[in-house]
Amino acid sequence: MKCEVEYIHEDRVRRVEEKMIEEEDVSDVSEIFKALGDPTRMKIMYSLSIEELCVCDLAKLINMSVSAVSHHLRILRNLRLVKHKKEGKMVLYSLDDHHITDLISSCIEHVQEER
Amino acid sequence: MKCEVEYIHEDRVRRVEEKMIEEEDVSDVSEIFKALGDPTRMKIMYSLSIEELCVCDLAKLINMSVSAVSHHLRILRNLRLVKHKKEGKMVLYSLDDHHITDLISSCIEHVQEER
DNA sequence: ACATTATTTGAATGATTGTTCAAATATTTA
DNA sequence: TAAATATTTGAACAATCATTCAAATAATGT
Repeated sequence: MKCEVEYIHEDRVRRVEEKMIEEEDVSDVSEIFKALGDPTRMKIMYSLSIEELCVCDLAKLINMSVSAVSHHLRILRNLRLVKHKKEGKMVLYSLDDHHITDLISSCIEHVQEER
Repeated sequence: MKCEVEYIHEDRVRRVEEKMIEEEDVSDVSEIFKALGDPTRMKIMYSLSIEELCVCDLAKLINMSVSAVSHHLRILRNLRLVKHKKEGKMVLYSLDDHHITDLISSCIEHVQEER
């Protein structure tokens, strides 16, 4: 179905077009949100906002297999949301970015306000 | 595979457990992030942060079928991220929440800093 | 060199998701 | 009432995703 020209708000559309976000930014931003949009990864991020932890710790904390946690950590690592350092045979994970911590905590505040 | 007790950071795990976010909050927060974690919905949200628009406008702006846009709007509406008002046969959409606008713009800033 | 432990990886699975299409609503106008 | 328009809806499809399992790495200790 097609919209008749006279029914569209041409002026508004044009104004939005002028300010429209770049395709690359859309892609980057939504990828970050998508990464945070999974309960398991959200718990991982929240846990790491409190303590530096190894894969084992995280698996125990969120009650999930080490393998599953590791897969999720790879996603977060690829987006540079977490960083890791090797210590013996362990790998210690921590948050790479305080912007993201802020993002998460303001969203938590938001959902708690809504009640 | 199981972690040996002596290798886990028991103290850290306990500390995180004490502060751990509630399951309900995890679910709510990650649902919001998931909603924002799609390029089409991100464009919709960004557009609505500039102007109040009808479904038709949005479809034209982001070059996508009216039906697809409507499906996405339902998701955003269910999470109360957008609100709608009827005007004749048109439905005008706008943002329901300034927290979310802030969330998006700080994430945009973040990805732009990373370059 | 071998066994043990922590983590990563790849393939396989079922589940979820975004888009399309056709049909259904709802509102306005003739 | 009938035609036209804007939007919504449900079913269907391919694509993506989260988790599991088994096997592969990597580091340590014997």
